[in-house]
Amino acid sequence: MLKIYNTLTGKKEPFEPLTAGTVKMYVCGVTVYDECHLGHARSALVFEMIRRYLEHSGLSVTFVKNFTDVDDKIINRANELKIPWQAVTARYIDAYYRDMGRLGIQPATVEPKATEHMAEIIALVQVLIQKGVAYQVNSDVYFQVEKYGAYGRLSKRKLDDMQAGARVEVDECKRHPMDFALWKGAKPGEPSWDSPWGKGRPGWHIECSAMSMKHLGETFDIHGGGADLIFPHHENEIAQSCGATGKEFARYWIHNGFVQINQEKMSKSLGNFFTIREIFEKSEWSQEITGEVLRYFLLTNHYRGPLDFSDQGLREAKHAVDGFYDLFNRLKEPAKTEGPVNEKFTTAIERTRSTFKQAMDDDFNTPEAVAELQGFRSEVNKLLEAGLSTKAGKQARELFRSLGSVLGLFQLEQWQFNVVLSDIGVSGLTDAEIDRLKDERNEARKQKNFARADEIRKTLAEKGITLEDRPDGTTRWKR
RNA sequence: GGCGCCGUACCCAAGUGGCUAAGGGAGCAGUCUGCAAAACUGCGAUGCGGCGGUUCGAACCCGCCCGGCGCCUCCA
Repeated sequence: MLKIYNTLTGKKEPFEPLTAGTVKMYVCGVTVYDECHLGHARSALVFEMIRRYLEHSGLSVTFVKNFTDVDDKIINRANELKIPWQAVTARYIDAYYRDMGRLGIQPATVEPKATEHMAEIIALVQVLIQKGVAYQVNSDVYFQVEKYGAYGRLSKRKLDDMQAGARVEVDECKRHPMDFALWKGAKPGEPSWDSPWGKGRPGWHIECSAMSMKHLGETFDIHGGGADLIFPHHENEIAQSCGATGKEFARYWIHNGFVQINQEKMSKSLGNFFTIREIFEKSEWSQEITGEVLRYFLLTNHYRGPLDFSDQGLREAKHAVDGFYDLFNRLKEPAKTEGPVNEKFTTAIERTRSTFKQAMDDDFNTPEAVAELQGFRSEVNKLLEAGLSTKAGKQARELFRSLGSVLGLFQLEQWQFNVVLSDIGVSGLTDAEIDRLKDERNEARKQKNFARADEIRKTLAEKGITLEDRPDGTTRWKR
């Protein structure tokens, strides 16, 4: 039984979808005005993992993830770059797909854009006005928070408490300082759409209500995003949506923790962020490997906790993933013994399958799930030592592939281990040069000229290259 | 001021009431190897920030304290 920590109740709850066998989930994507950083990657990865696991569990998932493509920051960026705002959003949507593609993150079922849902947004605002929970001031429309009695139930705040410490600028037009804009009248030159209140654009929160309801219905199963969206964004979404429909909005709210640098939140304002692009471009590993290492690194932390990013952490993740692919390579080598799959092995397969599921069922505990795969890796290595048949080896690889697919790991056929930088990496040697030395050494070994063989090993070792002689007579190298 | 999160070995990180506190990395010793690497074996917290309390029993529940962080303003 899958349990999910629900921000709304503050508890882990058994997950029961509204309609058995199907899950409808909505996740707040990004505002496309700049490159994505690691924090965006984490969020995207976490919700993709959740989606993958739900599907792996046999559920049919409709996954909606939006792009916010009209917003103050976009307008500012366009002015800064002196290009049309549509060019800004187009550029960063492309960048988004490029970066997420590198991480192996699959697109959602539906990826709606705010600008393509103006009719729905306007209709929703109209309903809110009709119901008396929103009011118009000049060409702006505000949601009146006091009309929604349960306001604050997600973020566990009281309206009164917020007023006390509110640093919100006093806006004479608003009936309550916490009232928020549903529709903003346009100033000259700003992007705008026709509406009953004049030309303008939607407020930030309303688009998610409109788009989720359109694609998933008024009540759906899961709504997610980064922990920083709990307030005000998600709180306001609830107020608007429930205010309009009188029904429950999302049933389970899931929020991921922040990526930190030296124990501090990674954010634009602190200037301590790494973009996904620069991580890939600076990486000494190939794109595929960097992607998998990054996934491994991010998923060995629980999604709700904070995660400290560091080069050391990344290197350790690389080493750990290497260990898995080392095993996969061993599994390809001729088996020591053939014969029926032994009982120990069958037990290990079954235990891994069931404990992996247990871990994932417990609020998507990926660190524990990965630990289980580590345990299985070690076990297969031991069995291999004792003699494991080719058939069993294939089964093991298949299990890694199938459970790994939930995390987006272990899908590669060929793990290079080595640097595949555009040129030659830190070693100062090209792949071809290393291969030539490797061959020369093997020739020397055949002739029992171990002095020469060791000399070559030493030369390469000084350049950070490790040679590994395999039982089948071949030699592998790693940087 | 309000609300909330975190603190487990040298490092990363599970465990949230009951067998000897997962797993990985690093380290040390050994097996294997022409030498290595990989793999395997062994070693490592009598204690889970501190102090009290509840309980037959707590890293896990409660209280207080210390340390770090986040949200309340755009933010994944």
